[in-house]
Amino acid sequence: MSDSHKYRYEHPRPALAADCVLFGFDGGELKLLLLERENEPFKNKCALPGGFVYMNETTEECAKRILLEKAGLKNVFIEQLYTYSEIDRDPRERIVSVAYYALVNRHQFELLAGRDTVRAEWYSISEIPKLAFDHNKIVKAALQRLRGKVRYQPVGFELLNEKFTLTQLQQVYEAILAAAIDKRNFRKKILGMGLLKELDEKETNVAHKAARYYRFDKKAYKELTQSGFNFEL
Amino acid sequence: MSDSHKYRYEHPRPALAADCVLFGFDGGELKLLLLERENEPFKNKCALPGGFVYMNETTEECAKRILLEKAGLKNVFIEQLYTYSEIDRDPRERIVSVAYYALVNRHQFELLAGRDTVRAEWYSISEIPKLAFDHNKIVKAALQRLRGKVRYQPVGFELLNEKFTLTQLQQVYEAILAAAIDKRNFRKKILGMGLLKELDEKETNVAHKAARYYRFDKKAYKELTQSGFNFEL
DNA sequence: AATTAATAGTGTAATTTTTACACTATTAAG
DNA sequence: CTTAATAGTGTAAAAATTACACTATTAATT
Repeated sequence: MSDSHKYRYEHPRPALAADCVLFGFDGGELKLLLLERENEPFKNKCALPGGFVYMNETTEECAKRILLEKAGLKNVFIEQLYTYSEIDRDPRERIVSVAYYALVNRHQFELLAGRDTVRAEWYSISEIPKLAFDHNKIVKAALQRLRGKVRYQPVGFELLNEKFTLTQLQQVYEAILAAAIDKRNFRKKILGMGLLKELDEKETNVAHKAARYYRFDKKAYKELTQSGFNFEL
Repeated sequence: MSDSHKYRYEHPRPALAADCVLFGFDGGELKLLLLERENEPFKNKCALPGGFVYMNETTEECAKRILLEKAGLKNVFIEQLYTYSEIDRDPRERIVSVAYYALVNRHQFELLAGRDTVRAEWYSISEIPKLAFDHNKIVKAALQRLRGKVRYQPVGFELLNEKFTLTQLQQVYEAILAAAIDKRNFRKKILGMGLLKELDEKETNVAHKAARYYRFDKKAYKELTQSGFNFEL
């Protein structure tokens, strides 16, 4: 292209990218979306979805664009994780990456799981392969962050459908924390927060007592947050 | 310079900078170091110490270098806060900034307070002026982070001398949390963590019962951290 | 129609943690 | 020796957390 080498700066600049640690929940397990790399370096290795930051977007907008372009996802819960700037983290050139973690709900999860592109795959977090670049480190940090987050902010809902049962919610918490939780104590606590709205709807077509559906009460959450309430689990 | 416009890239890149929110503790108050800007934009406004990231340093190394160059500080506790990438956060050009927060001990604080350069000044966090760029937002986030951090990691020590009294430590916690703490409960809790080493030394030249000095026991901290212990206050 | 298999849903007592609270001890100065 | 100032200490009440087991309901099976 004749226009190449168009962008000139007085001082050298690292390239700026965003990477996304995308979590889903399926089969009682926390899952992670990984892409298989088509090119060198790390060809055929798995990596986090990522890409360069454009001049007309913030890093968060970039992360969201990547989720849309690489996974077809919109409206995902996303939060900044950490910025990685080790000089040799990419063998090609200096790339500083702002990492985000994101949570997809069941609907989004199934969309993705149902695609036939082989390049994107959900991995159980207990079976994450060796990844390209410093991505294992990023995933580890994202998991740690999620584990911390879940203790003081109601974030488990993001991994479920809008309607969910308390057992499903408990399973999400158990998957994130990698620990068993007592059913009665969990319900007491989570209902006591006043963030769940009981629906007049129950499971159907289950070969056991049908569980009631709940949904997250955003309005109550906003009000309680503003009044300084704390959501420790 | 004849070598200008030397650095060319296929795609435009934001400039990358680091900014530091530097906290100190004095007079029972949490303080913040601000520099008065000498140039436009925001000439004569206060701003956080910051600067561009070199190609041979990580963003954290950059933040440390800035603390050395602009405040003469070495060996400060520093931690990444958040990366700010709003497109217009700097009126000159697109600059993405990785913000860090840092804690200086009493020795470092006094060094800085004793300098005669007018450009750097400690401000009480209750009296922070309107700052350049998006720096008020960054400071607010740093305070929030520090308040969260202090609840589950022993970080108050970083703002004191190596030797400190329990009352001093309590004052640090009170300043950070902006809340009064009960003396007996604080002592019970903090001593119960097993992270303080009681010294055979007491205050001198005080017109009241001399308080015992303690120091932070790094070794015990490491061991307890590795064994998965939790340091909630 | 009765039985089975599976999960939903519920309360209480014991334990632990957190909170509230007040006086004596020691130091230097006056 | 008196004063002013802060260090240092324990206990009881309240709140939060934990441990724990049975009945209810649904669809499938017989």
